[in-house]
Amino acid sequence: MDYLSLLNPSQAAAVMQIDGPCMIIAGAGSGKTRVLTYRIANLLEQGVDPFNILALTFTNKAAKEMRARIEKVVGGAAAKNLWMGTFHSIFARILRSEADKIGFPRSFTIYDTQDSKTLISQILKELELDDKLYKPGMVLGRISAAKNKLISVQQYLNDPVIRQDDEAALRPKIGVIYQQYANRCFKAGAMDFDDLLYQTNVLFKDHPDVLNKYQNLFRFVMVDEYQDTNYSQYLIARKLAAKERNICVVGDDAQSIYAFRGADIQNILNFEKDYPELQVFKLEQNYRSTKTIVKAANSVIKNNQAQLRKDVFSDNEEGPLIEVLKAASDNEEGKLVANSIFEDKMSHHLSYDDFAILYRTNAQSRAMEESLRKLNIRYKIVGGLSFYQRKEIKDLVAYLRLTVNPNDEQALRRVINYPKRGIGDTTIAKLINAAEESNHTIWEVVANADQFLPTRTANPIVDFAEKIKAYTAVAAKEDAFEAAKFIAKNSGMIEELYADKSIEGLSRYENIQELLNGVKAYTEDPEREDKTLGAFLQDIALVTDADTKDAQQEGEAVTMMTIHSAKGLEFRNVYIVGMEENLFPSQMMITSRADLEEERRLFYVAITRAEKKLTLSYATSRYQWGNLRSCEKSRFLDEIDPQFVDFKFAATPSAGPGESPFGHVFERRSNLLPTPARKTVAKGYTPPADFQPSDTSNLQTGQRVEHPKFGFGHVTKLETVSGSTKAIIEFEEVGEKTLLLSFAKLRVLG
DNA sequence: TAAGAGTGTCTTTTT
DNA sequence: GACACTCTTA
Repeated sequence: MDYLSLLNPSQAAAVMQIDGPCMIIAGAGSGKTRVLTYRIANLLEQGVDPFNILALTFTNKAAKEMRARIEKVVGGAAAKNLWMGTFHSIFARILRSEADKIGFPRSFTIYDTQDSKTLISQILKELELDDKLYKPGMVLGRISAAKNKLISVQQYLNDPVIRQDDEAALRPKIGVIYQQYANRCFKAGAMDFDDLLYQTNVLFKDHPDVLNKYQNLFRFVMVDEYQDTNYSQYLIARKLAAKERNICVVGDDAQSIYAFRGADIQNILNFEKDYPELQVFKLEQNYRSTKTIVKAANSVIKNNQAQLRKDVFSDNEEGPLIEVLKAASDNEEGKLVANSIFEDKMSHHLSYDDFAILYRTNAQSRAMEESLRKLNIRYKIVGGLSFYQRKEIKDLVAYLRLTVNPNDEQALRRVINYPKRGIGDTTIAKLINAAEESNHTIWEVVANADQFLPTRTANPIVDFAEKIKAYTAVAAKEDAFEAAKFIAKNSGMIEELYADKSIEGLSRYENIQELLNGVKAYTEDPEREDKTLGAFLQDIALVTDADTKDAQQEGEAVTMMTIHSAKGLEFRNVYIVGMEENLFPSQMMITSRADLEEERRLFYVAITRAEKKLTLSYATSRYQWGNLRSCEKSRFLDEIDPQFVDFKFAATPSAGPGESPFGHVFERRSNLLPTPARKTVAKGYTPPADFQPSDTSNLQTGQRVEHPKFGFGHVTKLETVSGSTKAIIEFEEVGEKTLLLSFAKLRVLG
């Protein structure tokens, strides 16, 4: 392939480099993905077997995208066989096949953050520690930081510096909690996110033969977003590449935004030390953005002290100035942004897909959503509450987890009394006690409850254990879908949710269906080798909403997300909202220089997402914790070289008819309606102000109706079950919905 | 033991 | 203003 005609000289040089270590410093928008794609294509063209290439990305989405692009260049078969994924998913896969070597079951559970926090709370209670002083989130953060630096429990307990730190912070027991936590995870056959990396390091350290095997397998190692790797990840990459030394890392120190998670810029400097023969390539030409945007971004990042040599430039047009909008309230900010999007779309004939709204915190999406909905602008939210974090989903998943790994303590606690079977807190406390005293796992006590408890209390527990054993037997024979279907039915969950005829109940029921559909799709995927329940669970533990979203997206829509999740993406027009002190930069990040610089890099990332036009906005007052607070504009606004900025001010501080200056008095969400499912695209339908529900007792099939949230539609079916009538309505915008007439507010139109 | 009311904490970002 | 957790009562 003629790479020189496809790439600029420095890009081509990076692509053609094959042997030995290399580092690509890639400025924002400099065609990094392009280079990585062609670099892999070139390796394949040179005869390297795809199985021998390991490419580690930061998100599943990035991996998927790159695989798709490589597929276009070299064809499907080769692309499919590449080892490509996040650190977490690749090494979870490897740990699964090597689990026995480090004493974990093959079907180990992956605890999510919630599981971890709950476990810490439980430990605090058992150790009789004050959970105000030892906040679970903070304790988990400390444990996580230790693991990411590969500090074992023993090292933690013995290290005088750490002890002094913890004592100075008046939290001397963190080491003990860490010890308990690690213990409990091990007994439960569970790993948290950090363990996936930590235990990989343990595996490679204690089993040189295993390390050797993977060193021979992964002859070429690539790491994307290298500036965001932590020590634990750095070491894994280094160990794997130790033999062949064919390692290529790609990164941009200016875009390092995950220090809070242990990412360490030091890794870039370490890299130069580890490989003196290192070749460095710099990609400095930005192909994405206008000159204005690139220069403005440079003027911001220049305020950071800690940064590497780099000079990003653009040959694109100058482009329009950066607009700054000032609003009186968060609601008005939403309105200004929505109006601006609407006008821009019309005057430039754009698609809503061209627009993105970025914010610092997920909570900010609310005000934006409302304004967009009022203008009928469709939008999608990336991230936020994940499908897998919903209660009903977690419940069913807990059953599945327990089936695959009965020692999974968090799953056990979640469903041992759900649906209700008369096992209360007192009984559970007794079980835990018994487990502790007899040195058994909780499951072992549960499975033999009659030996530990009087018959009357033991009976429901024994029944429960029998159920789980039966599920395990089914899961051993059947594929994930058959097993999950059986469990959902037999556990009584389906029945319980079906009996709940409220609207929320219906939506929970539908969510379970959707999960089962997901399992089905998983099992029917012809390329999937391992179709067991265990494999499925491992898969979903590492998938976030952001990864699955795009596929089911139909129709154009404005994208909304946090700046963190916008990393790596680009949009024609970008709005960065909430440019206020204590919000961006965040209140918790303004105390130290290093933290503030991370915030500034985050701002840099946000700015450089924009191709043509960038708009910044701030509000002088904002609702926080339910009450109004006044805000100052962000210091970052003043850091942009003023020649690139056009300050626009809100015309009037107030708003439309019937609205108070600070909004918010109306527009309260009916609590009958479930919060809009973040999984799907929320449609912009606004009910007219005069909406009045009609009497629906004589509703007929075929009639046209209006719903305050779903818009217009017609009744396709009516059915009455045990006294309550359900209407199946085909809505024009949102498709088919099943509504209970006793709850649904419908206006009959004809 | 279950259900309901009341209270306090919280929001930084993600695998 | 949301949610998890605690307290109260049947």
